[in-house]
Amino acid sequence: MSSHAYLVDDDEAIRDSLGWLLESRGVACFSYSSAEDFLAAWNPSLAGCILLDIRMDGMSGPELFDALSERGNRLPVIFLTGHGDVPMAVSALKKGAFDFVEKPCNDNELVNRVIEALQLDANQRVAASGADSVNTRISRLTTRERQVMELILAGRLNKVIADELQISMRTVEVHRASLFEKMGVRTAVELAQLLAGKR
Amino acid sequence: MSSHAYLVDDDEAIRDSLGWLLESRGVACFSYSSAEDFLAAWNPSLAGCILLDIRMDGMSGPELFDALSERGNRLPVIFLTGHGDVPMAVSALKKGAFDFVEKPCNDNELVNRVIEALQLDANQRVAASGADSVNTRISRLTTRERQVMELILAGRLNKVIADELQISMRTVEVHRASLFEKMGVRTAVELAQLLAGKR
DNA sequence: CACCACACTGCGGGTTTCCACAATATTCGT
DNA sequence: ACGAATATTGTGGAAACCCGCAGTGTGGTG
Repeated sequence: MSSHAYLVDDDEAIRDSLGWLLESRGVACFSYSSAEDFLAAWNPSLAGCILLDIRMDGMSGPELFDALSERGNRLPVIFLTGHGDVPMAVSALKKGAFDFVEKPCNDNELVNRVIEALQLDANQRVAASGADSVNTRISRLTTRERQVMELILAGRLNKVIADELQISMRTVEVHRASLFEKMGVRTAVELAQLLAGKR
Repeated sequence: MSSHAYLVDDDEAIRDSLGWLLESRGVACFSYSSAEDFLAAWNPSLAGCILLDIRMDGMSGPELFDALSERGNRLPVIFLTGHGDVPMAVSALKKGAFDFVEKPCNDNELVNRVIEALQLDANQRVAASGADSVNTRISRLTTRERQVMELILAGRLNKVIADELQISMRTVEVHRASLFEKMGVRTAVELAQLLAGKR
């Protein structure tokens, strides 16, 4: 689960030299000799970044990138190419690649890009963890509590909520209190801020 | 104030042919023969997109791009180049350029990119207008009303707000009511949602 | 069947919010 | 100096909110 650079290149010499370079700078590294291999190994819980050669036997770098995107990949991807053209670089970046570098390139520069990518992933991860814990809390609400929450967020008064759900006001109050408790919030305002952006 | 393509290129032949191409496809177009000219003409209320040649006498395309960014430019920028290299394209896109196309290129393709950029700008504009109207409303609040609003959003009860601001509860109620009125909301929850993400 | 989570309800009472009515003080611009 | 906007406060009552206590009913599980 720790942060690694995932290196995908069908040229063993590159894998070795790049792998060694990264390790020597303190970046743990896994190598794959084909896009297919990495795709099989990939799972949503990987952390770090991906270094992808453009031209490879079998599935190409961009194809792998697309496949990973479809599977919900969040890891920053750095494309490596010895024969990159501008349209390819533009297309890769517009699709959300983190970077696109030409080989050969300055070693120092490349490692820096990798470290930036690692940092980005780490940041995204902490940002997402907040959202996750909120979603977890929501998932622990009962159906009724969720319904009541929706209506609270819609600005309805307890009396109105009771009416709309065809239950007594007291019951609404009970649900309200218990969902506040479960969501770890003390007022409706806090609840609204906690869910800002969602729903 | 209407939407235009702003074309900046020091080659008159290009300006003419590109200008004509865009006009023929219904895209209104202004041309500038130097980065300096456009920079002088630029103002924050322009709407549309910018087509920027990379290599020009005097200030270059990327330099103009940076200058515009510093001035808070929001218009999508499409770079045009006859001799673009990959690092330049990568750098431009990572800085937020909308696109980077090589000349000569398929006319149809280019016009499509321009139209996409125009569309993006239009979308950004409607999204921003909402935020603007909210900011306008906030700006119409008095100092006290803003202070009370902050504390309401912090989830404080009126009595606590009164205490923190060293004023009576009644006064807080008055400010509360008038700021709700000015912000066009009826409850604290609505207020919190209206300002979700801000402050 | 006993147990438990969930949904539901009433009562009583304290707290908070909302508002109309009524007033005073300060600042600022004409 | 006068009026407008802003800030301030009080009284008092209606409405809404919060909560503990106590109890009913249903569905699912061991």
